[in-house]
Amino acid sequence: MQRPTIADIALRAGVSKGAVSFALNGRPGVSEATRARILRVAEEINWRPHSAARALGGARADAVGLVIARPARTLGVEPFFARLLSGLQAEFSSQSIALHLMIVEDTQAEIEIYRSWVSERRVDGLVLIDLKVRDPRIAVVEQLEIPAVVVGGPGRHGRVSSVWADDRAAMLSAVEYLAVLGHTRIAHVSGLPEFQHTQRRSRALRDAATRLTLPRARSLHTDFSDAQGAAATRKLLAGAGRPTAIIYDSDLMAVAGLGVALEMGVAVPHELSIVSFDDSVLAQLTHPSLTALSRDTYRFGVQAAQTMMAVLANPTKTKNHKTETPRLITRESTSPTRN
Amino acid sequence: MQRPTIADIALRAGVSKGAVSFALNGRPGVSEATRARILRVAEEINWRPHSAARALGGARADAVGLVIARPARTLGVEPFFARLLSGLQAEFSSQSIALHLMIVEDTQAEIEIYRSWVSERRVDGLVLIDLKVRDPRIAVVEQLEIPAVVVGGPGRHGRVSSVWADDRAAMLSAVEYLAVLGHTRIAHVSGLPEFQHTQRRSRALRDAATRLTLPRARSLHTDFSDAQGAAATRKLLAGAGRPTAIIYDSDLMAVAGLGVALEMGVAVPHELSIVSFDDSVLAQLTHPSLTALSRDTYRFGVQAAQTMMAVLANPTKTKNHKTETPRLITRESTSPTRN
DNA sequence: TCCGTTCACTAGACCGGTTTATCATTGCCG
DNA sequence: CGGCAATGATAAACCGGTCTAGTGAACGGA
Repeated sequence: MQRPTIADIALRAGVSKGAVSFALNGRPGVSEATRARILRVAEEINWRPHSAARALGGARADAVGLVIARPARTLGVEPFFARLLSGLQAEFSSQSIALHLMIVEDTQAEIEIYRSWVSERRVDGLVLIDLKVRDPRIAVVEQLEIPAVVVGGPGRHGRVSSVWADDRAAMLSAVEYLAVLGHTRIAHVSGLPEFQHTQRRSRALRDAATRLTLPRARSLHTDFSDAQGAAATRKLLAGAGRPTAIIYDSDLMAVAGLGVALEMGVAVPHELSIVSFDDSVLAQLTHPSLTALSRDTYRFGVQAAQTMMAVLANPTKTKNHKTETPRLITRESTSPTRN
Repeated sequence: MQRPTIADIALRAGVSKGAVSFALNGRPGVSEATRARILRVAEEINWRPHSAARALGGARADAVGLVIARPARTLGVEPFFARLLSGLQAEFSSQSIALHLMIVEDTQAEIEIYRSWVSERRVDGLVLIDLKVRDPRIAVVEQLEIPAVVVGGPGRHGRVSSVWADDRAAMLSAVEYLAVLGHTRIAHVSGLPEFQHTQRRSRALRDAATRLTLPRARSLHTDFSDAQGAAATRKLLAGAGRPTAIIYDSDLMAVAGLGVALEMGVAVPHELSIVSFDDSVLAQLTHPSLTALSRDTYRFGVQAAQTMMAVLANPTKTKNHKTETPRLITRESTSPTRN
């Protein structure tokens, strides 16, 4: 038989469509007795709402959108996304909210997707990641007037809510730790320079270097890939006055860098200390295991989802949720300098 | 201003709603001149279709559903999912199909989600992963009459299409390789026994053991976590007549197992050879690097997506796409036995 | 007793498209 | 020139819900 509609329920229960709608949505306007009867009939004929019909009336889509503008191939490699995604989705699941996911080439395409999803009412909100320095998405999201959460602030994101960790404090703690161990030549293999978090970390390193008078502190930009992480390491270790410590912006690059060091005969940690700005099994399973700035990325995703749901509940209120600052976990890849 | 509708276009172009609909959908019923005029107006006022309204009329949702019934936390750790997901999505993106994603607790909840997504017309098709031995989802999907693709067959999945790799042949190649190196005591740290691919691999090992007369070949089941992988390894290495080679069903477990071996003072590869049934940077970056059965999981995802689209185009035809058999990549973690 | 309120419920418009039935023109053919 | 088909366009129904205005009855207070 055809899919049952509320009209069928109304017919069987002997009431009007409106009454059925009220009853099914737990709104006032029907007596408890009638409500119970309607629910029973709905159950009997196995009725389910037609989301499209609901959406036409302006109701929720019960989905949140996430667009990732990075090469698809790199995503499977980078543990960060997968963990963030599972955290996000785990929390959304508890409210039966699905994640509408799409991977695109660039920010322009991403914006196009936002426009169409919003105008087609496919999603109730958007999660933005990889905030850039002058990010064009912010204006678009504000103009579209859709609830949104930026993962990774704080920065210029106007009235849009955000969830962020204190990258600066984390970087400072890593640099100070290395300085205490006697390191003065500290390098930083960072991510894409257009990302705000990359900039914050690089700036924190510069500031710390000035304060602690570390002469050769510098950041080398990469695209986050293990290949470029390895290349940057090779360049650093081949040059004169090579660093005695390197901080990597991702554990994947740190592991790649470790491989290069071993290959070049540079002993870790005795000749080179390595710190990863991201922690995962990857960092724990290498030998030597990697000292890392650790945070619970899964939990970060959960908090992003919670913020999203708060914004959905009250779209006018901007929330800026600061999560725990990544803590330095010392493992085998760092040690005092030898002088 | 309000979102423009086809009524607005009709007004401006001086035609009826119906004519606009015909023009926008490239159907006959309007002259070329009128069509051009309508398209121009639509462009001018930046009109976009309202998917909900379309769906109400029975049109496509332009989304494919994927439900994962595993603990959310483990997903971020396991590289396989992330790579599969990016392959899937990369291919779907090319047709502007979004992925509707949800993580749930168990198969029962997964089935509930299928029912609601289908009846709410949220998705055009479903991708099923982790096929179980007598998988209840198959019957549900057939009953719902929704296009579906099973990732990882072949097995009992009725008329539902599938994309699969020859696990059996892959396992045989690994065992034969180890046998040629002189190994006779080969263990297998496998995944959950209810999964069809786990069973196929275990059975292949048994068959090979019989044919090659390897006495102590056996499979230990785990839940795919690094913790259980490590525990299984510890158990294997602590016992008397310990294996000289272990095959792990995932690279994560292989890396964990490698850690345990090093910790227990068992030299790899001289005292113990390790083979991973899955390859990723993880396997390449350890020291020693891991011999692995390698396949392009990203590509696997792409092929799954292609199959899905083929099924969407022609739902009556079942497709069973066999992908490349995982090839053994020998690295540093395997060597001949010492006698 | 009468009026104002509240309550339970109904009828019907509405959301933004698609589709069908219908109609007016025009062109062609015998 | 009459008849028929093809073409281009329209009006209105329809999809399955939500939501608002309105109705009738019961109830309470002055």
